[in-house]
Amino acid sequence: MGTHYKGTKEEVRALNTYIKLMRAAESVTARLNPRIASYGLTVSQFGVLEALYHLGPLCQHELAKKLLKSSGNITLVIDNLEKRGFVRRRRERVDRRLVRVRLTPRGRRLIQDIFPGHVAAIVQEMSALTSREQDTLARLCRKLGLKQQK
Amino acid sequence: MGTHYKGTKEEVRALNTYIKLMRAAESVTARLNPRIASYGLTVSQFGVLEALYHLGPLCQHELAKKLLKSSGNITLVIDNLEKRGFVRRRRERVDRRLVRVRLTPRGRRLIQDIFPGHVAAIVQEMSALTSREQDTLARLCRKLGLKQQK
DNA sequence: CTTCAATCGTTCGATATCAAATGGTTTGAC
DNA sequence: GTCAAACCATTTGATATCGAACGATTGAAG
Repeated sequence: MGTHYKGTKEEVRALNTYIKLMRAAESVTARLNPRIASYGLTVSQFGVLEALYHLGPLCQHELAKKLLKSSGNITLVIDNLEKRGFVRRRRERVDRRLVRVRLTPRGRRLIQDIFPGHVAAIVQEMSALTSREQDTLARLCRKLGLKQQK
Repeated sequence: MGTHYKGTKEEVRALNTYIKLMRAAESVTARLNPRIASYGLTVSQFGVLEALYHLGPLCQHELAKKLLKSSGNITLVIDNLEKRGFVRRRRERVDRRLVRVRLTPRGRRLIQDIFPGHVAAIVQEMSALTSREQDTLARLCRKLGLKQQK
């Protein structure tokens, strides 16, 4: 299992941990995906709606940062959400470089419909771990995710 | 940090763990990416070369399963690798439905060039955690990744 | 043998994703 | 005040990615 690479103990351990981390993230995503897709949304679209729902109207570069995507990508995702009437763009008056994105009533209804089941599905996924284990996992992931200067 | 969602303790914990897991995977990937890209490869292309390197020639559906991608996707990735002369396709004689993919000498040289540095980069990433923590993370991720029959 | 279901790779249409280039806008330095 | 640097969204061209439809091949059931 894990890796077939022959290396030092340290290397094998790091590779194994890396692979397990990626697999876990991919597997959980793959199992959560169908629910979101069943509402006709992609993961990115869902991410945008969810961010707007919980944080209020945001500029596109804020969404890009929040979702770890390029600004060009966000432009497209917003395009597709706007076409279907879930969000609305408005150019800022004070700083005309910015485009503020907000949920339409229709978009708000959609995310309100989806979100409770989404949370339930995540709770279900995480039920493979005890509360203690979940906290440990979160802590270790956080250490890994942090920007390391070097 | 984590989530802005107001829910039960269990829900907040699960959501927080989920977000941290996804962030960690994305962050590590994002930091590993530039190295691979500097060789003119995408992550998927690298994944294929690495699998062929360590496991030997494989059929496309085996690659798809290994990399958790659709068969249609693998077709395209192999197309692009083949165009550049890193892999070669050959139709199986016994079972003519199968297409076996193998590294060319050029492809082998490339992955041999890249891989050591890739391992070093992963070791560097994982150095944010102690050996003990890495093992714990791997174990918890493994529990999460496993298929759970409802 | 024949036929039918399963398997495998490809194609298609839609969306995602990035990096780089572009054009409009703002801000800071002078 | 002017101008250059920084910032923001969009566009473009390439690759990724999926699901679904498709055609070829195989295997199994009769």
